[in-house]
Amino acid sequence: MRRPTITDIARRAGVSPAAVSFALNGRPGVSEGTRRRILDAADALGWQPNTAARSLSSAEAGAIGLVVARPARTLGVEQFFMQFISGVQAELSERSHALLLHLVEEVDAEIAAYRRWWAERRVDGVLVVDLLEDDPRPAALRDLGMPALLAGGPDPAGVLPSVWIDDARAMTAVLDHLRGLGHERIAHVSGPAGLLHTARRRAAFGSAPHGGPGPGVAADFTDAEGARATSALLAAADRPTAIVYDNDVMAVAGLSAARQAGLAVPADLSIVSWEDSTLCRVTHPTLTALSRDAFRFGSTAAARLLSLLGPDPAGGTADTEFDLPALVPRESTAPPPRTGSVTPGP
Amino acid sequence: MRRPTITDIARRAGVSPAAVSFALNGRPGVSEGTRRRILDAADALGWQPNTAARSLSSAEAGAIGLVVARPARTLGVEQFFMQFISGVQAELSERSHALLLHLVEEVDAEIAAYRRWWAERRVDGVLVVDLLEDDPRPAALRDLGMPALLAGGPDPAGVLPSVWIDDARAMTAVLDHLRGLGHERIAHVSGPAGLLHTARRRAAFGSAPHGGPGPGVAADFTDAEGARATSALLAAADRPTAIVYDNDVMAVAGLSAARQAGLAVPADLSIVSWEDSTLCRVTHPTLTALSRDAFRFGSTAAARLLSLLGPDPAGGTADTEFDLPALVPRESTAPPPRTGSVTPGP
DNA sequence: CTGTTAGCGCGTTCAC
DNA sequence: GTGAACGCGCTAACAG
Repeated sequence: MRRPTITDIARRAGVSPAAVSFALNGRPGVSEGTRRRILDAADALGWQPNTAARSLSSAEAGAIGLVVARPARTLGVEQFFMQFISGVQAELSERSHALLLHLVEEVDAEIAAYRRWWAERRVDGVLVVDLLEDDPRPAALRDLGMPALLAGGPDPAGVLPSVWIDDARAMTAVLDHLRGLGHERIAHVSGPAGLLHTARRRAAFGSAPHGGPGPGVAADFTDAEGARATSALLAAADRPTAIVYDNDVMAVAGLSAARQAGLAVPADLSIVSWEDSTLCRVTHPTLTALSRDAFRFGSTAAARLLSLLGPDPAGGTADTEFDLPALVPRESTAPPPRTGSVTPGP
Repeated sequence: MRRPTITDIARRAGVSPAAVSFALNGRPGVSEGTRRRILDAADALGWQPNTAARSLSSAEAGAIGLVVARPARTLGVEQFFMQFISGVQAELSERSHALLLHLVEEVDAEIAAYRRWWAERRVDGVLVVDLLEDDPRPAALRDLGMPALLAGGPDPAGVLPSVWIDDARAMTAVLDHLRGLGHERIAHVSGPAGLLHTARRRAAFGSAPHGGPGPGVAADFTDAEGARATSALLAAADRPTAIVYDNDVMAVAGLSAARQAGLAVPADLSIVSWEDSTLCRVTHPTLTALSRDAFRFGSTAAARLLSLLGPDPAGGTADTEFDLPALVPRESTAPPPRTGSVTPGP
């Protein structure tokens, strides 16, 4: 039993294949009665369009791609990611598009994947995440002529349109929260310097009103580095009373490091995680975190990309701002210790 | 500048399109010299096959699909998953196949996705994960005639071939470890009863030599349930001295619950997590866990599926056993308390 | 053997 | 509302 084709439907409905195509695509050229007969026939046969054939003539793949280049496998980010992908899916399914996912180790491999996908017409466009400073991807995609949308931050080069989150304003919100509690010596343990959003957060942290609130150190999102950075910060003479971590894994590691340094959280040290996840809720104390709606972020990005693919690129290369992350106060933030300088534990 | 086609190459090399096709596919019918000219021309033009056209005539999509139906978003599983997908990718890239990923909420939606993908010829086959008891997917896939491989456990219905992990033997290894330390009252906090591998673990736990070692309770992989189950177990008169959790999130929650019950881990209670992740390494104490090589599991499954798609389904419907999970001893397991019955804390 | 012609696969679209 | 060509690569049949 062969899969039914348009010709089969045509035969069954007693019309030409062309009429069937018109009817199925809901366009004028067939009478209402005929349209009904055709649709009924298609239904009876259980017809579904063959994507390959459709792609061939429409020159559209009906799919979009997502490549993730992540050497460091960080926990919370993965949770963020799965939800992000879920959101992307939700939007794509709605519009009958598929998602091609590719995981690679480096940006070069990512560009190679784009090149292949585009050459083979596997996808109509791609979502780009984790932009780096001096990232080669925007230019590469422009050169390929491949539609792309940046999910995460405006493209400094102004090449790719984006759906972005205002990291600077979020940082301000975090600092306001901590200052509101009375903190003055606040530190920031950021992600790798190469990442653009890290750079943005660092900049916002450093240029906060009244001058930078305290030291900022770069780490690599892993628990080991988070612990190391924390120990270093706490060993300083003028140690911070609050630390902001760029992800949940480092925040949890920082919590452990503080405990080992004999400090209580939040009594002696407040902790904020820039990523909310299960991790932040299973620790003791639970961690105050910045929470983003990853699902909606994904669906928004996908919707924006699809609109770019249409005939009338609504909005053109305009950037779309996404919600500011919400600060979710939990047990890890409290006023700083009364005494100006608490002596560290043994 | 149109994308180059076979005809373009033919023109450039001064031969017919057919000759080009033969040359590009490395099959006999063209002389060595001509083949070189053709390949050079193709190279010069930067030709790449158009997947749509190729799919249309070969009736192959050059892609495989993976649908994940996961209402509960559990943390560690996601880490496992990303690595699993990475492994799948690695294998697929090797063989020029793409991966279509789809995230849904329920098994019904998953079957719908299979139906659509297959009808549209979007994929050549699928990887199926998280088999349930009385799972409708194997039969549905068989009815569709869609090649599929089960990643996770042998199909009880014997319909789908699989790459499986011996949960029963792993459970025995865990119990041996705990008994070796001197534990006699061991409990098991499992995942949802509907999951097949949960059922297998429960069965293995219950039928351990010398009778079941202790109580088994079902939870749903969330921290809330893990804590609840733990509190219930620890409140019993004859409380266990060791608990095995079916995932890392519940194990961590159990750790907290034990602490709140006034019990020290591992002095009063030993904990084992059936899933290794960052989570198991950032807690205090760190958690003894069962670790699986998710990446290799993914690549093995993908390789097996691809071999099923070939003309000579090597191995046919045979099941392939994957490595036994390795028990990684950490700080959360130790001999049980000396006194026959330690009084619970306040 | 080397290479060509013709037609297929399936849905879309243009001219009549 | 129809017939026919098209998109692009594959391949059976055929000619040199």
